[in-house]
Order: sequence, then C-alpha cells, then structure tokens
Amino acid sequence: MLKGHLDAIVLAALEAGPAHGYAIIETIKNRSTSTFDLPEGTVYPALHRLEQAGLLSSTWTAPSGGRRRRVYSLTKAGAAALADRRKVWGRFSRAVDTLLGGRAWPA
Amino acid sequence: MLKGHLDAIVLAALEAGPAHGYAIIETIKNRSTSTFDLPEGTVYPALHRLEQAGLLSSTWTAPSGGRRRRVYSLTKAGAAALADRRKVWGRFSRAVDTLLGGRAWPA
DNA sequence: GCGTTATACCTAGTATAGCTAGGTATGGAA
DNA sequence: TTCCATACCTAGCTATACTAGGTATAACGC
Repeated sequence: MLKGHLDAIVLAALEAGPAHGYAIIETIKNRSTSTFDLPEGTVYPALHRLEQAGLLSSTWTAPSGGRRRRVYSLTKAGAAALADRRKVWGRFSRAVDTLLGGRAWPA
Repeated sequence: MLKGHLDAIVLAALEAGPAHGYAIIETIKNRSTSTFDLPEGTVYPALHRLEQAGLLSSTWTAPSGGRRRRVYSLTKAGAAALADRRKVWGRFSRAVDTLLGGRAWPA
C-alpha cells in the first residue's frame, strides 16, 4: 500500500533529529494516528537500505549501562532525497486526487 | 510507485461509463497530465484481475466492420469497491501529508 | 499501392518492496 | 520470577507493477 513512499516517511521522521528504529516506528504510528502501524520487518530493512544508500548514518549507543540502540541521522544526501521525495509525493497525490475525483470523500 | 492504488485509478476511470483498455490508458494519461503514462503490461493484467474479482464485466465489440475491442464496465461490486478504495486513499494520503509535513511543497 | 504510425489486444517472465514469521536479548512491572 | 514492553535482526514469501516481447487492423503520408 505504501510502496514507494516508505522511504520518504522514514526520512521525514528523522528530519526533526536523530532517532533509533523502534522510536521511529512509534513516531510514525502516533503521527499518523495509527494509520501506519509498521511492522519491524518493514522498517529495519528500510533503515539498512537507506543507510547503504548514504541517506542515513548510524551509531550504536554505548551498551554499558543500558539497552543497545542504533541511532540514525539524516545525512546531507538524505535531506536532499527527502526534499525530492516530497515533490514526488505531491505530484503523485495530486494526480491520484484528480483521477479519483478530488477529496470529496472523507474518511 | 502506485502500488496498491492502481485498482482504484482504473475503477475510477470507468465510473463515467464503459470503456476499452486502450482508452482507459489514454484517459488516465490525459487526466493526470501525463503523470501516469501506464504501460499496457500494467493495465491489461489489472483489468483481467479486476474482472476475475467481479469488479468489472466485459464484452467484445462485434469484430465485423471494425477493430475488435474489449469494453469494460463497472459492476455493482466494482462501484462499492471504488467507494471503499476512495476512503482508503483519503485516509492514506492524509496520513502521508501529515508525516511529510503537509502540502507545503508544491511541484 | 506501400510503408509507417497509431490503435488495440495479449502474456511470460522479472524485479522489488514490503510483510510474515521467526529469532535474540534486556529492563521494568506485576 | 514471570510476563510484557522495548529493541534489534533476517530468511523467505508474496503481491504487484513493469519489461519485453508478440499479433493484428486502421489510417495516414507519400
């Protein structure tokens, strides 16, 4: 359902500042009022993919004295990619709105 | 990119009245100002899938005196499915808008 | 008349992205 | 001390759109 738009969502979730995977999932769930309750098997691979692509960087928090966490941050390339994705989403969603007949059908 | 939303788009294209595959492709292209220039290999299988699912019905135009065409119409189930898909799209797109920070990024 | 383009349909195979379902481990609450 | 929430991971599945090929007729330019 969100194929092709997940990357944008994840990148956007990191725009406000670094966060770890589990927190990203919570953020997305809360900010979308549970419309997107993404399984970990969706988000973790996406984070790895985005890091591989150079759009994110990550560091492990010191495991001494706490639960280990991998904290991700947007890179410059990531911020640029996000800006681009937003444009793509805007164009895409406007086109679908037009084809479906506008936003005349509320939830 | 439009994964999961193609069915809604195709169903919507048939809401105004019956049409054949090639015309549907043109309609979608024109009404989206070429944002969606769908290849035939995308649309024809989708039409078959939707017919199989009972959301569309089709008839062949008489091949005597003209080019053969398969004309599709929305069934009742198809119209209901479209209404449902519109709700799903509305909810989905509003959630993405929120996550990406609204529609502040025009094309 | 003849070649090219647009119309009109089809499908086998491919790529990919997200999801399922499983696993590991720690910290806090009951 | 048992259970749940937190926190991470990955192999394999599946669904879906796309690529790339094929067939055939109508219309247009030359």
